[in-house]
Amino acid sequence: MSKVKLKDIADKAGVSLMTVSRVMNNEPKVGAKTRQRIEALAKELNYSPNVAARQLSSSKSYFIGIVCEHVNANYVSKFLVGALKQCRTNGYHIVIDETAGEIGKALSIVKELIHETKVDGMILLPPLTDIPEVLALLKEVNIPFVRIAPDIDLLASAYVCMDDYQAAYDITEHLVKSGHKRIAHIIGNENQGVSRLRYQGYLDALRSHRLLSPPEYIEQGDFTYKSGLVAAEKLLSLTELPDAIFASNDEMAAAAMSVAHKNRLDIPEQISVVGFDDTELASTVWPRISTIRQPLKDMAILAIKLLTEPENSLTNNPSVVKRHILPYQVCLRESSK
Amino acid sequence: MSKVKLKDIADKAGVSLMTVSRVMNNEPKVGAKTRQRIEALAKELNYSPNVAARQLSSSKSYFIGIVCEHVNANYVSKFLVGALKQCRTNGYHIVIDETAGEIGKALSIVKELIHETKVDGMILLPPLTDIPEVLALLKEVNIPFVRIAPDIDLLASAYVCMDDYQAAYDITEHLVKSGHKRIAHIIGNENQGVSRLRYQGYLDALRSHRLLSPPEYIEQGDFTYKSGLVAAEKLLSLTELPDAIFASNDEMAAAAMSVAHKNRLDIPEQISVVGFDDTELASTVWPRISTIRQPLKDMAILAIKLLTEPENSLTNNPSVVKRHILPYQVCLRESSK
DNA sequence: CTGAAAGCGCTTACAG
DNA sequence: CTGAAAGCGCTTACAG
Repeated sequence: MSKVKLKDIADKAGVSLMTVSRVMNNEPKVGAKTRQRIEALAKELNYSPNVAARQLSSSKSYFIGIVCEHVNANYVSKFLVGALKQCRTNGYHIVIDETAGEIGKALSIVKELIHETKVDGMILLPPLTDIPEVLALLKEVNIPFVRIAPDIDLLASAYVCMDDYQAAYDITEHLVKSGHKRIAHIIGNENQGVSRLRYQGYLDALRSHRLLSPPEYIEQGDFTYKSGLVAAEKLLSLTELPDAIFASNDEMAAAAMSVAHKNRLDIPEQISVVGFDDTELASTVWPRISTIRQPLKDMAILAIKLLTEPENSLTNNPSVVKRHILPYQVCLRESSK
Repeated sequence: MSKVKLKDIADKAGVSLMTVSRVMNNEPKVGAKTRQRIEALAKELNYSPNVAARQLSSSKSYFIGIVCEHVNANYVSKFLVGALKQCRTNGYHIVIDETAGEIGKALSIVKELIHETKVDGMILLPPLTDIPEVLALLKEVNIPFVRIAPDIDLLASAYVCMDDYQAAYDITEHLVKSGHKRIAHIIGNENQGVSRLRYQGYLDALRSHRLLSPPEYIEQGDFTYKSGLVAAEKLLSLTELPDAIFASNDEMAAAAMSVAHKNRLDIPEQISVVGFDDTELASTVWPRISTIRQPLKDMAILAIKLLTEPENSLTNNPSVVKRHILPYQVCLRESSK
C-alpha cells in the first residue's frame, strides 16, 4: 500500500504526468474530458500530493502565518486546532506568532512572516485585524490574507465572522420569552466593534418586545472579570433589581454570578445571567452559563480553505466572495431559565 | 540573500557535500578536524537545512505526533504553542489528535499516527500517558516517544515532568509562614497520581512545621469546579473554620473562593485560598489566585528536542537521561497573604 | 574516513 | 491543449 503519485495516475489515464499535475492544480488548459477522467481516477486512487516534493520544486512555502495577540488566549487555541486540522488535509503548515500585548509589534511580525518565513498566506486574528499599517503592507506585497471578525475597512480582505448583533438579539429574546422583564446589560470593551454590535442586539430585542431598557440597567464593562464585578455590584444594589443580566462575554457573566451569590440571590430562580463566547469558564462555574458559541473551529477551517484552495484564489479573482458569516449556536444552560 | 545549502558549505570547506551532510546529521565517521571546520562554517553562514528536501529524500516524515484528551484543554494549548515553536526551529511539524473523552480511542489514534501519518516520534499528554496497551505498542514498533508527567512504568520512555510534591510543599509552607494555622486541603481526582503527590506535599509541609491536619480539614474533590463547591461548603460550615484552603487545582480554588464570598468571608483577610496550575482562571477571578505555574512551554520545548535532536537519540542510546524534572514557579497573588 | 551517482515526487519553463 | 527535460536540496546505498 505505497502512496500513489502523479505518475501512477498518468499511467492509468494514458497521459503524461504533466497533464495530471495541471488537473490537480486546477490549471485551465486541459481538455474537459481528460480533466474529468483524471479527477475521477485521482479520487478513486485516493491521491494526495506529496507536500515535500511540491514545496521543494515550487516557489511556494506551503506555510500559512497566523498573527494574534496572545497564543494562549482561549479563542486563539480553539482557532488553532481547526487551522491545524485543515492544514493537514490541504498539505500546508502553520506558523503562529503573537504580539504579546505590544500592538506595535504586529507590523514587524507580519514583515518577518513575509520575508523570513515566506508564508503563502496570512490570517489576522482580532484585535490585530484593524491595524492600517498592516493592511497597507499586506496589500502592497500582494499576499493573500484573511481576517477574522474585523472591524474596519471590510473590503480590504476576505474575512470570516459571525453575526454578533443577531446572536445578542437571540439570547436577549430568549430571556424575554422565558418571562424576564427587567433585563440589564454589561457592555464589553468600548474599543471593540463587537461590544457595540452586542449592545445593539440587546437594545433591539428589548424594543421589539416593547420592554424598557432604563439607563441604570446599562453598565459599561471592558470584558474583564473585574469590570464585571464592578458593574454587577452596581446593578445588584439598585432599588428595583434586574431579573436578568446579559453580559457581553462569559468572564463578566461569571463575575455577575459571583456578586449575585454573594448577595444571596439564587441563580436562575431570582436572577438569570447569560454571557457570550462559550469559553471554558462558561461550563466551569456552577451553575454553568447560558451563552453564545462562536464557530471558531469552522472559522479556522474556512480561513485556511480560502487561503490554500486554488478555486478560492484570493489574488486573481475579483469575483470571489469576501464576506463569510458563519452560524453561531445558542447554548442554554443552568444560569438562565 | 538566497538560502545557503549544503553545497555552499562544501565548496568553502573544500570537501564534498556528503561530508557536510554527515556532519549536519551528527554521523560518526567524519574526521574531527573536518567536522569542526564544517560546523564553524555552518554557523557562520547561518545554515539551516531545507526541510522539504530532507523529507523527500529520506524515509523520515519529520512529523511529531501529539496525543491528548482534549485539544482545547488549557494545558494542552499552552503545551502546543511551545511545541510548535521548537518544531519550527528544528524543521519538524506537529500533528495533534485527541481522544475526546473516549480513552479507548487512544490506541487507534496512536496506530493511525504510526501507520498513516508515519510520525517520527510521539508525545503522550496526561492522562494518556499511562495506558499499558499504548506503551506496549509504541515499544513494539520502536517509535521514540516522550511522556509528560506520567504516573506508571516510568522507565518505559523518556519523560518530562515537574515536582508536584515539592511544589505543594512550597505553597503550603508559604501559607504556614504567613501565619496560617488551620490549613485545609481539597484533594484532586483520586485516579491521578498528581493528586496524591500534592496531598503528600501538603501533609509533609504541615508536619514539618508541627501543625495539625485534622481529618475534617481534608476533603476529596475531583478537580472540577463543582466538586470544589461541595468540598468548600463542608469546610466552611465547620465550627472551627480553616484560615486557609489549599485546593489541588485552580478550578477548585476558584470554587472555594466563591463559597467564601457567599459566606461573607473576606479573602485574604479572613481566609486565604491557593490553587495549583496557574490556568487562565487563576488570574481571571478576583482576587486573583495564588498558585503554582507549571513550566508547560519548557516541557514542550524539551520534549520536542528529545525527539528531534540526534544527540538525544532515544532509540539507540541507552545512556540517555530519561527523567527530566523542570522547575516550577510559585505565583503569589491577592488570594493569600 | 570520504565521495560520485541516483533518486525522492513534484513544478517550472520551454517546445510543439 | 499536451509532453519531455531539468532541477529543487537533500539522503540512501554503494564504492573506494
